[in-house]
Amino acid sequence: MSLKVYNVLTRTKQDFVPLTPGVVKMYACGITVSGDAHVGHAYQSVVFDVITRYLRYLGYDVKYVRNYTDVDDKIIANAARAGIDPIAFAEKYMHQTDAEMDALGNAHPTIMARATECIDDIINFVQRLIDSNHAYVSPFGDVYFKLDSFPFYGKLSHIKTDKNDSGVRKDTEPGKQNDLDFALWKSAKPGEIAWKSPWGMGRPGWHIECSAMNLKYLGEQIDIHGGGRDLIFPHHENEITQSESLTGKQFAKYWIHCGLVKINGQKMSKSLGNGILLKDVLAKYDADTIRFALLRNTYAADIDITDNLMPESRRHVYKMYSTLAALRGRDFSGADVAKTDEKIAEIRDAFEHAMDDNFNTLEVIAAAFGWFNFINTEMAKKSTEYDLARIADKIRELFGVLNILQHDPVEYIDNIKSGVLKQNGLSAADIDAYISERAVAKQNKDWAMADKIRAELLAKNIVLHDGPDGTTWDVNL
RNA sequence: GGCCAGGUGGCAGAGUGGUUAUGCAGAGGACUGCAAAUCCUUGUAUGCCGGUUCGAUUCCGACCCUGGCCUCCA
Repeated sequence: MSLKVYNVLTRTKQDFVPLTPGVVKMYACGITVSGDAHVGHAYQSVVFDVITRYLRYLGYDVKYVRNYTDVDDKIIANAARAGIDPIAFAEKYMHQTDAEMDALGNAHPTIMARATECIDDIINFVQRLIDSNHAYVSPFGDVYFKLDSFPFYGKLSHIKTDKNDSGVRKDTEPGKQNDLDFALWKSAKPGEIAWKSPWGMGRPGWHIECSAMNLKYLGEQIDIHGGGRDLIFPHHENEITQSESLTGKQFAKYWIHCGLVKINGQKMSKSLGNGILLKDVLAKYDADTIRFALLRNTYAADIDITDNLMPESRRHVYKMYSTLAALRGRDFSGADVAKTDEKIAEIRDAFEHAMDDNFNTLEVIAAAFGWFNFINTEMAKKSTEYDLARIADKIRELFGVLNILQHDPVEYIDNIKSGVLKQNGLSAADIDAYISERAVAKQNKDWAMADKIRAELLAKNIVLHDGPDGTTWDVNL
């Protein structure tokens, strides 16, 4: 099987065939740094991180460009409110977001582009659109794209502009020749941050920076352009319009959009103010847990972040690591090599089958429940024909594409455990003392006392396991 | 009004023209002093109405309903 990708442009699932064999040029719209990153940004960044990793897993040479839009109306407004220079303001949130993306476990894109570092490219782009009669300068120093000049407007979003009731908002701004025209360059109001241009002091419009950065870093044509679904219109539609007007060539071959984040069933948006900040999630949960939660979903569907999503994900991840940790020190030297190889091949095929189907990480995780169940079952037997350590290594290798389960299992478990202990004011020695005390009670068949000790610890999220070799403890997540 | 997505078992949520999603919760069992963990077994579903078909949850059409976009948004 080969990779199939749902292309929003054609509204079909298509075989993935890059423009140049073996090479993938991908651009995903990053963040306008007007404040703290939220879980929607986290979702989108993880989705495209995993797409990049899987393309590389398949052997493609991937060039992944991601941008920060670091100048726009909201940044200017928020910076003014904070009493900070907008450049410094944007920079602060850019660095903060970089650190959060690292903490989330995202690999660095090949290039992190910044709008303000591409002002010359943007001006050049706009000038070429003016020269080719696709744009015009208003009497007020703004530059607008002339929508009439591009006959394919709406090819991505299917918005129609020829009907009066099409629903497209028609801003009436002084200087616009047509209400549907959109700004490429905005003239500066007094005191606003601005750059020198042939049309006076001003700054880029919203959509142009992505077109200019694409051209600068990836060229006229790219394989994959991505972003959140909310960007399809008008942002991506306008990008296509600008870029294809300039080059006369198809801009992006595949358009990939991830779903949006809902919070307990309600759409998350800036206007509703119900956003969950990424930094708050990172303060409570580790990257494995967050990625597991986000990837246990098909990327194109909206993801509902319910109150129990993260806790449940943490339990699953913890259980997987527990299985991996339990394999430590086991001897599988007598295992059947051929049988083990067969199992490994089966796991790899299931993984690739799922990922080839439009990056179906949900299916990967569903299959993984079965793989871990298999290991647990075999481990519970007196003896097994399989080299479970090698099978586990393969699972971990495949999960590298999701960047989950990449920590040392024992260290991961210890970290989670010590976190719970700390929260409950306990130490491992305390628990050992309880267990010894309880062992005495058990020996005396003082079940009431034994149960009381067990209940006390459970109240502190410590659960005891009585086994043939004595009592062990674990955290109750 | 325009565009788009979707309606699946108690809940969440996939795939699939005829056969198991998966997870959580539930039931029974092994194990245990009783538990827990782990493992085994297990029940309930495809909005409504037509059509195509030997056969549709899966394709087509109508209807009902929900959600998103059409303002800044990943």
